[in-house]
Amino acid sequence: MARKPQQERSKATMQAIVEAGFISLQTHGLAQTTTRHIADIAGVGVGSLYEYFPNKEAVFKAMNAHLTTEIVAMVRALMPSLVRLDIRPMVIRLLGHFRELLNRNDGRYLKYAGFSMHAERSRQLEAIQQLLVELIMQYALHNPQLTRLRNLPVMSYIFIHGSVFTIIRHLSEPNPNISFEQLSEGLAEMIASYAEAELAKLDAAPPS
Amino acid sequence: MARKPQQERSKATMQAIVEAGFISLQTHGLAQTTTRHIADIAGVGVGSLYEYFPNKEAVFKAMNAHLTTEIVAMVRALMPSLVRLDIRPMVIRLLGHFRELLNRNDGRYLKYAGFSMHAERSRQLEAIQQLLVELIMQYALHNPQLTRLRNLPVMSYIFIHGSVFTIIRHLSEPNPNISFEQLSEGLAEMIASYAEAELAKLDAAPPS
DNA sequence: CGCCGTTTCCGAATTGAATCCGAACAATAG
DNA sequence: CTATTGTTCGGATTCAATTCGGAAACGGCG
Repeated sequence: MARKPQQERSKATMQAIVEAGFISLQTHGLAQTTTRHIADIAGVGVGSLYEYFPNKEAVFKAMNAHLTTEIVAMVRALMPSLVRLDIRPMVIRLLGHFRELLNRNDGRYLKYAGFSMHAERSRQLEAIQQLLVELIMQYALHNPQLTRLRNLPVMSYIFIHGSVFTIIRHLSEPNPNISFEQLSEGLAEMIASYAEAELAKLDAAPPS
Repeated sequence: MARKPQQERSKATMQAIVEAGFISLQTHGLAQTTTRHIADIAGVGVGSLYEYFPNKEAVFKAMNAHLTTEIVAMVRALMPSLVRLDIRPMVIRLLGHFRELLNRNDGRYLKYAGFSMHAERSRQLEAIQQLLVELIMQYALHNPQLTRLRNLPVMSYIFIHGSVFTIIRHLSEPNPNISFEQLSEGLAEMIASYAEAELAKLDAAPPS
């Protein structure tokens, strides 16, 4: 029943269970990922799993939290350098790191992300969304002309969701007929050309 | 075991089960959508369900096929009128119909789409993707200047996936902080402004 | 209509995974 | 060392998915 670990070993057990979740999902697939399997891989008894997680879903949530944490850390670390780049290289760099992270450990994270996006579980996704909104704000601060864009919230929403889902879907495809490089360049182009076009429009007919 | 219906009444049973699947999902949620529930709602015994579907997943697949069929029919019916519009109104009209379809029956379809996007189940999604590629091709035929765009496949991929996922996610949000109209106009703007910018670029420096 | 082979329907029985629980095993305090 | 609290374990329980054996409805036919 969702106990809080008080000794060191129990923290290790918890961590082992979460990692076992990723491993089981990766090697056996969702259907075969039973509590018994997870516990076996983690090297603990089934009962132990229930000491720290109220149910199987909670294990998935913990996996989600783990992944979210890694993504947030990655973006935060990248942010200072991103804000100094032009839009296209900025987007391409960010997406490249995103891909690298998802592909770690033989795509362990990707496998999870691929079928996780959907579920209710994803209050977590909002954390990432907020972080990316923050990135856009920071970026705008370093590139003040962007602050003239009026519908930044809407377009941010579109760029963020459009990019994230498209990337995850693309990485999950067994044999996509376009390359990751083409895709990320396309996304960068889409975003940059929108911003440029909009700014040009403002210059032509200054806002009232 | 996945019998083929030969009499009329069995066809009705099958249809009732698929519809019950949507209803159960809508009113009781995924977790409560058991075979017994589905059968109860459909007004048949559990055993009957297994006469036509090898397992529960197959019911979901049938739901998916049903929804896909409706979407395809909708787009095909719309296509002749869409190709005559400018990009922005074309996108907005298409998305508007898409929304209307997903919201039918108190969002029965949307609920399903929301958590279905992901799964393996979605060989179906490819049918929609292909249809939209076809729409873009038809559109380009009616607007020949678009055929000059070189990376249409990549950008189509981005526009299609970006739009579909973003729309479904937005419609699924309980209280989004941007309106559907803003969103669809934003998507239209993104697509149109990309096309315009790219064409302008080609005019400035004609392709080698 | 009454009979027969076929199709459809059913729900009790089976199976297996998720979850619960209490005993056994470690750590830590005094 | 003993008491107390934290941790692990795996068998027992519960519940949903699936199977199965036969009942009921159908549709033609004499």
